[in-house]
Amino acid sequence: MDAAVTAGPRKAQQIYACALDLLAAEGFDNLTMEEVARRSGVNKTTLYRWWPSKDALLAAALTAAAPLQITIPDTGSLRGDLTALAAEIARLLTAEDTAAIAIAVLSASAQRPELAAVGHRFFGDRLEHEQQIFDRAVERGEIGPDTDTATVMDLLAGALWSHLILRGRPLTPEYLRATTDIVVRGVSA
Amino acid sequence: MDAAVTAGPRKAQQIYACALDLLAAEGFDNLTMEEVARRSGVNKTTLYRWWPSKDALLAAALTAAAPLQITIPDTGSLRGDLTALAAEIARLLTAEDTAAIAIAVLSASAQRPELAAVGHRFFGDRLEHEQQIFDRAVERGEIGPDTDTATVMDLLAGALWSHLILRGRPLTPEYLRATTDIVVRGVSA
Amino acid sequence: MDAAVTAGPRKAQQIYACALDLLAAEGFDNLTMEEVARRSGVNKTTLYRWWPSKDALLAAALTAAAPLQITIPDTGSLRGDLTALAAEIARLLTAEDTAAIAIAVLSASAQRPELAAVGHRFFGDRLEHEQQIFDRAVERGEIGPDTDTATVMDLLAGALWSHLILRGRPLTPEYLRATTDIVVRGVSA
Amino acid sequence: MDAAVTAGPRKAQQIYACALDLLAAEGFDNLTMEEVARRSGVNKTTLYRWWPSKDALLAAALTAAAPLQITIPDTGSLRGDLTALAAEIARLLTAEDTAAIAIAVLSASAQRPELAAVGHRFFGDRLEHEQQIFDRAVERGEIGPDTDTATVMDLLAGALWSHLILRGRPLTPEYLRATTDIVVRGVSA
DNA sequence: CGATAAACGAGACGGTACGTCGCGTCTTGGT
DNA sequence: ACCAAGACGCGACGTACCGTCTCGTTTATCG
Repeated sequence: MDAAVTAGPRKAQQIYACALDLLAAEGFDNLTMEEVARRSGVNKTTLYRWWPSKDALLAAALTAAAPLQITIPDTGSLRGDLTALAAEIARLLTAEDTAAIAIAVLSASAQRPELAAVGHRFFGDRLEHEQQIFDRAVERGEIGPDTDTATVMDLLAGALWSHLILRGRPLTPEYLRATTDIVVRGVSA
Repeated sequence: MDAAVTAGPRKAQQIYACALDLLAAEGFDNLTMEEVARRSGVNKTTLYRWWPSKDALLAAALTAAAPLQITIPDTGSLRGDLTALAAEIARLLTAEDTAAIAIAVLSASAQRPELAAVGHRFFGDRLEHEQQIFDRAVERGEIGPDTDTATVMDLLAGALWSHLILRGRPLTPEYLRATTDIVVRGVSA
Repeated sequence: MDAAVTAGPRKAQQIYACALDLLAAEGFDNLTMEEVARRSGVNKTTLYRWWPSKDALLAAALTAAAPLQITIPDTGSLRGDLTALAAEIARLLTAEDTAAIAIAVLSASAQRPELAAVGHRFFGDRLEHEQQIFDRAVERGEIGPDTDTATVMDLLAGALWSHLILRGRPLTPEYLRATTDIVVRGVSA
Repeated sequence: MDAAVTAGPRKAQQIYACALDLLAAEGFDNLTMEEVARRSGVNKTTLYRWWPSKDALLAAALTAAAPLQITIPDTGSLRGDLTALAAEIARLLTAEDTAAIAIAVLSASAQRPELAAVGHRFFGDRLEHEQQIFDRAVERGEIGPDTDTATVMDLLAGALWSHLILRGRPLTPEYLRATTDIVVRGVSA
């Protein structure tokens, strides 16, 4: 039906790919529109015709390419699910191919509204899926029905972010376990 | 007996003050060396004579002026202490005079090693004081002796950061309470 | 059909004019790219986009605007022609509108290859026309056919340059006459 | 008697030497006061205490060290003397140890009054000695008694300068001979 | 021999211009 | 009539020397 909702230039895919490659390779600040244009074989004018700024282009690229994905586990227990989720988040923040992008976009959130919106959408999308974990835990009677999914995820993801980025310390398996333990105990019925 | 070794230019204090003012007012990216120089009545050359980069200057300014301070509460219970601490962190991240600086320096941590070092030092310094809270809680028998202070603070502070910055949601009293509740329950003996 | 290939910025003419004005007014050393840019209503970036250096810009300006021109006399005798030529050179080196430029470019020749090239071209172009004077003198039998035009012009122009610039003495009519006399006698058959 | 008329700093000799070395090695424009100070083990302040400018320092260095000297020949004939003199001038303008200095100071003459004064003094001093050549030639009856020495030297030296610097052509023995021939014939009785 | 004044070392400083970079806009010529 | 190609204005970058300045520390002369 909708042939292409994708409002954008013909080489949008190349542009997105180049932008994300550069983001991963050079970091947010060293990514330049001129280099994106050069690499994707497009004129800078074209870039600005479709996206008003570097932020907007990156936001579009991140949204379209969705390079950051998390699989929602189903291990049969809340503890198992949250442990798996923590490992997944840790992977996102440290794996070679995703760390640079994840850190770039999330740390830009604080200063760049457009990228923050991407981050918010990312977290919002995830929340829907994460909700399943908690729904199942409620069914199993592991937690009460009024446990707030977002708050729990804030604790879990925030702790990892704080440890890795704000404190600059490594995300060891022990750390993941200790963190998950506290959270699980904290919400258990 | 000489008061200070003060490695730095004669107008270091003005420079630091202007730099932090600009940081708060304009954000990290819109802070320019030329404007710092202009405002502090110093030549750009002098800035570069003493600090090799914007990051280094800001790191020095943040270290010297220490605009971010937290008071460590002592309410008689772990729950009370952590609630107060959460409120204190929330204040730092939202109060008019500190939010911009705190967010700027913390979000820059991910991309700027020199500022990250300032952040790490900030967290390290705090940790020593926060340890008291947990020592007292252990004495009272509220928590086990092997509870890791840093991990708990990661959970608490990380959740606030995630909620406010990564999710873009407000830090309401309810949210602070819910978060603290989970953490306190999670570590309680 | 297009009038000019004009490799150069759109306001090339203004730029050239301003550059030469400044050269005449301020001298070579006090001519700054920023002032050229400012006066010609162009950004400094544009200057550097087209010319890699001050020398290159001035070389282009001098070549394009050709502010230094000499008319080749034809008085019917070698003595008359050389006298007129000497007067013409003296005019170039002393007249208000040309002296500053002539002296600037010629004295820069010794240190600035790019300007030297302009000077060489200037002398080369002139030589072709000056050759006529000597061809006519050979026809009239005033001088031998193997007289070297460049050498004679070196003597004449060099003497004026030496007197005015190296010795710092004025170019009086008597001096011009004395110089021409020696040269004419020196080459006469 | 004159303990030291030398108004100047204690290390004046080193300073002069370094200045001339740098002048020869780097050219006029690339010679910096800071480098002269550094090399001669003197503080920049000392330089400015004694000489108000780069030009003044170089003028003093050139005057004190007198690195450019010409020997006045006595071959028994005007032609021989002028030939020798031309060779001497050519040497000054091309020999490795003197060319850079000679060209630097002479070409600066046009723009730098203080260096021009040095040049004028150099030419004036020489003129006294060159006068001898012409006095002898008058005695021998080779030239008339009213021949102007300065004018003849202007022709000779100016031609070499013009050829080498303004035209950028080499000073070959043939060129020196041709030039001298014309001048000698031009002034012969 | 010790006071005293000149000369000096050290180097921070304000200032001007440099040449460069990337942004985001504007102009233009070819299809 | 459109739109790519790219010239352009703009602002900041980080650097190089300039010439000035203050402040102690030598030196060397003279009382």
